[in-house]
Amino acid sequence: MQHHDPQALAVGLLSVSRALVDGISAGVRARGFDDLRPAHGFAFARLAPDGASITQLAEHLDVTRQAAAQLVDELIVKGYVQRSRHPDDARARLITLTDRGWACTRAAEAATADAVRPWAAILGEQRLCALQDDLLRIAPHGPLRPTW
Amino acid sequence: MQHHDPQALAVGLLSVSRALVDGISAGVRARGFDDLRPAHGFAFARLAPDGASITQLAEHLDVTRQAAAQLVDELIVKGYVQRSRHPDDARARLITLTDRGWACTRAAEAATADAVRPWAAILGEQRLCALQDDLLRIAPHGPLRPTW
DNA sequence: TCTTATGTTCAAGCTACTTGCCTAATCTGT
DNA sequence: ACAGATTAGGCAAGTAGCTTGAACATAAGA
Repeated sequence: MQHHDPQALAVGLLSVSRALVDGISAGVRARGFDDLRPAHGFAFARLAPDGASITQLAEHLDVTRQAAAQLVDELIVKGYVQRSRHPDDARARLITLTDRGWACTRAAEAATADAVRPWAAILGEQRLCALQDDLLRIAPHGPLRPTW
Repeated sequence: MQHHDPQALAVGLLSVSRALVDGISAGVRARGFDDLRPAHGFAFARLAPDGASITQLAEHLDVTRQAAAQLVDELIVKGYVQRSRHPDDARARLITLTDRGWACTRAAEAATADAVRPWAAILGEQRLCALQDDLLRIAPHGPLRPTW
């Protein structure tokens, strides 16, 4: 193989990406969190470390603040996140994960590991490392957003 | 770089995938096709060779036949596809690309090449080939569907 | 032929977004 | 200190892109 083919590369990338999302989603549901969609996972990724405001979350997800607020309302009802006063700004609310939210995050990590495992069997550890390294090198630095 | 990290791999894969979709979408719009969404591209991919029926398209996109029919209606109004009688089955309609649909397909291919080009500059031709090869090896064989 | 399966369409409803406007709190310049 | 601009969030209404449910036409099989 001497030259790459942009079309084939794109198909491979999008196929694998879709398979990963499907696999994680299925794994999360299989672990008992069956009331969540992939988009919620991207919210969790932003909320996980220290929480975030509605505006920060909206920027991360690339949606309007109203859409982010609506998503947070839904996650509150389902018990995954909580809304509290922001320590530094009385206008803002700090959205953080509940215990259930953290449990779901751990489930998502386990599901991700499960989804990736077969790739290690196909490619071997060395090439999978190279794949990871190359992907991270060409990845943009910005936030991790839903694919569309 | 001894062990891979499933979390980092997933982030890299999804980030690059999203960047690719955004890049192709922007490139297609920049070439004058500004009334299309990424989902339409997945439809074009199925219709391009020899056309398809509504049912086949629906299976490819993983949506209901009604949704596929609605998408086709929209593409007909915009002039990208045409609906004709199916040669083998009087119940079915054969959906095929118009000249404009083919022009858009070529624009998408050019946009894909543009989006991939910087990666070759970062990784080099050899590692990009390896990346493509590895992705195609772990990709599922099924149809190329929108990521969610 | 009669029954069932398949391809498509019509109609209605739902969900996750959007735009537009509003209030409350914070920041900035004088 | 204070008036104006900016920023965080919420409320209401509208919309795009799907869904389910039902109907009808053609095809395939007993």
